[in-house]
Amino acid sequence: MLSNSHVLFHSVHQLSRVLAKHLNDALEPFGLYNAQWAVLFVLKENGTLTQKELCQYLAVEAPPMTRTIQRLYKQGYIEQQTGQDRRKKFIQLTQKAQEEYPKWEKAVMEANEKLLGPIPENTQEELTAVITNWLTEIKLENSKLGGN
Amino acid sequence: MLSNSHVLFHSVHQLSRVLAKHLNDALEPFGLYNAQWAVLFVLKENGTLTQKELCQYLAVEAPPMTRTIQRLYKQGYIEQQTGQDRRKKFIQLTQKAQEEYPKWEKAVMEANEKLLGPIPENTQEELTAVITNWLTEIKLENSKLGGN
DNA sequence: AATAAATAGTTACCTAAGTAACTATTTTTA
DNA sequence: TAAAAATAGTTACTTAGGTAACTATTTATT
Repeated sequence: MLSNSHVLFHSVHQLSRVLAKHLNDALEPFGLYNAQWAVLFVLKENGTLTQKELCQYLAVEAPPMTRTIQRLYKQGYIEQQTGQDRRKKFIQLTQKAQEEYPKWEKAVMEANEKLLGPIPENTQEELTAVITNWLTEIKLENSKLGGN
Repeated sequence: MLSNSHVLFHSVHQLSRVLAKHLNDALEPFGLYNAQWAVLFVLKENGTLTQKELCQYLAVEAPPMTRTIQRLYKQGYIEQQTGQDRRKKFIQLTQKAQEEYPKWEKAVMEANEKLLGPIPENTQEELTAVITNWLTEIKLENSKLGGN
């Protein structure tokens, strides 16, 4: 199968876009987008994090994170504090965000369940395992040469 | 596993970005980006297509396709013809693109093979099957309600 | 202690893809 | 046949994410 890899790569790309679109639809009533939700979710799970740590959790470069943070700040969903090291910004959810969070989570979970409905549980688990494993392999390969 | 779906969705998203980045790196010597490559690939496989058909093959909306087409045109890699129905634009590769194509394909295939290296063949096939099947299910579910 | 190097974050600019509103055609329909 | 509806494509504007070049601060070197 010569062009198999093309199909696989394109499918991954397309799936990513479709999932993002549905997530955005679910978040639309709350004035949120999926990039913002990802940050809110990680902050809810982990409490206070620096911007750098957020980038690492979400595997995103610093510039897009700056923008997402700034938008969440304007919406009043996060607050920033600076500690000993005045380069670092410590970020956490505001009270307002804590209160709204359950509604956001409910909407997202419902959208996710609808999307995952036709996929058997064990298939979901295998899929997650294969993808996360693949990502790990790619990162390994990259660090072998790039040395990032 | 409550937050399992979050992990899966995020992994898909991240994988998509990582693959796109590597593809872009492979295409960089030729002044091409992955969105352009996708169009060139489909045109090579199918000959002449309308812009609408290209959108359907790649599951992309019309506006981004217009932009990609315009860039490929400026680079001299595609030519547009208009037929009976003067709304439609028939698009095909130029001679120049046909000549360059093998080099592009080689670079892309090498990048793909490197990325897929650590993934066993049958795992690749299963992964492709699961993802394309999932996409089909989502499209079905959408057309049930949306009726697009 | 003074300078160099590293780190955290920002700004400017790039590609990618989405929606809404538009133009230009062609097809329906009344 | 004239008006309405549908279709193909474009333009304007939006979010998302990437790189390069920058500022401010902290840590290493010498």
